[in-house]
Amino acid sequence: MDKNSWNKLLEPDSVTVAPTLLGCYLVRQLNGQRVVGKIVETEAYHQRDAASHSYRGQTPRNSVMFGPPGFAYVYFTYGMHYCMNVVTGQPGEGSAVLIRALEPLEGLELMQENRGGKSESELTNGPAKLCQALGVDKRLNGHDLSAPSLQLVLGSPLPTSRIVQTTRIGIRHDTDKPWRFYIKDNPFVSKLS
DNA sequence: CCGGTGATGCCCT
DNA sequence: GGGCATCACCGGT
Repeated sequence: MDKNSWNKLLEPDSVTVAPTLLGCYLVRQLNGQRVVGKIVETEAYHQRDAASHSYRGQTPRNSVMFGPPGFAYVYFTYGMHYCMNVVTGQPGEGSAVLIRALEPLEGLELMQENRGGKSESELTNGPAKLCQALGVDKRLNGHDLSAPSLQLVLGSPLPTSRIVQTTRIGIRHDTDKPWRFYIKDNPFVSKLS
């Protein structure tokens, strides 16, 4: 995928981009092995959104969110977990899409090792779980997602009929905004609803 | 299966 | 010092 079509895909606002990332792939090179998952659940965050890290403006922690699209915003939370976003929108906007769940496709053994021997269904069905499975931590904050060590790869677009749109999970503010998207009936979505 | 809760570090006020 | 875009474990059903 060339850089121009890449930017085309990610430059709209995060609410538009979030459902289009469903069915795309995250490809990770880890210890010489390929680890691949299909994105099955996303959430959009942006600057006029009280639940977003970017809501109160740019800080050292969230600065990657305000940069160009196509980079990884990886943050640390609850003293022990990492979560990853795909930055969207124009530079200066402060918007991103949180990757909440993957369907494991390749490198399941390594994912299982990284996840302390959990069963297949528990490897990547949550935003911090998938980061642990893929070995994603703060070193990948600001990483260019067209570069091989962690790559976002376009998939076939999903028909609207296979996408479910609901409110977001695990937030205190703007809980009524329908900015969570997941693939209907996919068993690797983080929480049933 | 379900809800409650403790773990644990860092950023921002 | 508060609060967190979470998870795993525990006990009761």
